[in-house]
Amino acid sequence: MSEERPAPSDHPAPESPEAAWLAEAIGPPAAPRLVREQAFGKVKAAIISGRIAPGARLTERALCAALGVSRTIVREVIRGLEAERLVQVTAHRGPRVARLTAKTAREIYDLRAELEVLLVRDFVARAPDADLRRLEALLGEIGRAARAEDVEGLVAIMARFYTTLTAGADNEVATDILETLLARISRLRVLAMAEPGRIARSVGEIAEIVASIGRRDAAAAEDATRAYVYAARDAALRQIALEHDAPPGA
Amino acid sequence: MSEERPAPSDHPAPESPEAAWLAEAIGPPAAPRLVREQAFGKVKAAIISGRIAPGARLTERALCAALGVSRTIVREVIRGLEAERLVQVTAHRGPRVARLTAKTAREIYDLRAELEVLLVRDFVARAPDADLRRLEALLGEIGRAARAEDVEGLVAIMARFYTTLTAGADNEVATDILETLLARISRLRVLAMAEPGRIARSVGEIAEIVASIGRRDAAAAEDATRAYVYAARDAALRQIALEHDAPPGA
DNA sequence: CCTCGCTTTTTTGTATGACAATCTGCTAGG
DNA sequence: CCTAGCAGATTGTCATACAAAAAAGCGAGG
Repeated sequence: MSEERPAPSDHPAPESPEAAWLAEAIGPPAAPRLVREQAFGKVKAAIISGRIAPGARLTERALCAALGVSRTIVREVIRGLEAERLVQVTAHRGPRVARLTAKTAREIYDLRAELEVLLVRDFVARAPDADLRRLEALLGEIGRAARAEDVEGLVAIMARFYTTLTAGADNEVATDILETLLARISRLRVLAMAEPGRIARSVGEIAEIVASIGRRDAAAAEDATRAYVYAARDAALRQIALEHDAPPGA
Repeated sequence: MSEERPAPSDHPAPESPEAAWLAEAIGPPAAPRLVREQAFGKVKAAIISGRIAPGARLTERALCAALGVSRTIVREVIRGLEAERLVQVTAHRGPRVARLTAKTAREIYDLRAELEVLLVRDFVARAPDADLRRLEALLGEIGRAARAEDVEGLVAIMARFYTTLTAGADNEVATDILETLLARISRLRVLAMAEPGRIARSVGEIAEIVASIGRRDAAAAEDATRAYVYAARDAALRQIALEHDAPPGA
């Protein structure tokens, strides 16, 4: 039926250059979020942040009560979390917050490395200088947060760093998948930063990535990205090993 | 609560070697598929095969009628399809079967290349010889189907090829994501094989991959895999361009 | 003829209640 | 101590209801 026609005079396409600055200033149209979406966001955030522990059961009744929504919504939310592998559902037994095994964590980090390499490559090839400068500015903020040992702030800034990187790379598919992978290891990433010296080292690694991108040196940026993710992976795996050797009761 | 204890004597862990042959002979426990899962499978298959055209609306009532299930189920199914990006949902407007733009297709193929490289690398490093021999056997079948111009058979055999490859690579995360990407481009892959000579060339490319794996030459296998996927990508993009230049009514 | 704006119809979003199937934990009996 | 079986909790599925939003139809006026 209604195909996308070539921009009727009164309703310009969203990417029309004249209004780009305005669109950016106002931000996305703030879609009237559905109950379902809000509920999904809340549970997802709780899982990602670790407020709901891995392995914890999520019974429908409890979720209904906690969220103040109907089972209809809760069940749809669960399907979404299941698809993102944040919960694991067994038939007739309900969902549990997914646990991360060392093997899975390793696989996620390895794939994350390839994904980020891909994005960095695209960024070097395509991103405007403005995005690059934004990346450099964020690198400064990262350094400041790191010196202050402000892990929470660091996480927030890193999120903006990724947003900028993926915006410049302009690769929706890779961005999308990277985001779901990062969600799965989000607790682990915070844990890994607790390793003494890890924060300082990671700042150096990120600086190297930004510097390579600044030189538009794709090969160097690729190497630097791999080095960064692999270092993060190894730190994360060490933390998993520690956690495993010293269960809560030790 | 109930942690996974080290195999109570009467209920051995599924990977206990003694019964491996039996497990393989019987196959997976044929889980009592829920209505939800069956419905999901049906709609997914219909979309992947193209029986439901891209852009088509999927109204809840129609799905309920077609599947003989309640709205509860239909809505959960839709959430699943949405998460796999097989349908695109707009609030208050319902889901439509996702359309594939050239840009998205390109991104998917580029990522697919990295994913398959990763899997091939893992396969070379880890897979037992038995899996390798199975791959070689499948290569033979692929050649036969190709000479017979049997596209449908080819698709089926390629699916088994992937199953063997991913089983040997033993990387669940990468396998999982590769599968969702392949689902999204499944129609396109069939379309691309319609290009004259594409089938024959792809057989050669696959043969090269298998040969490199056989020599346990990871670097060569990686190159061969990239060559194969990129060739498939270019063929697919050409078909998209054709389709775009010649809309149904021409 | 086209278009603006109103009304009607369709469809989605959400909640509720119901009931069968299944799982889990507990208890009684061997 | 182990087992069988019962009772309670939980999931799986359905039917129904209604508000809100979107789409379709319609009629008056330019």
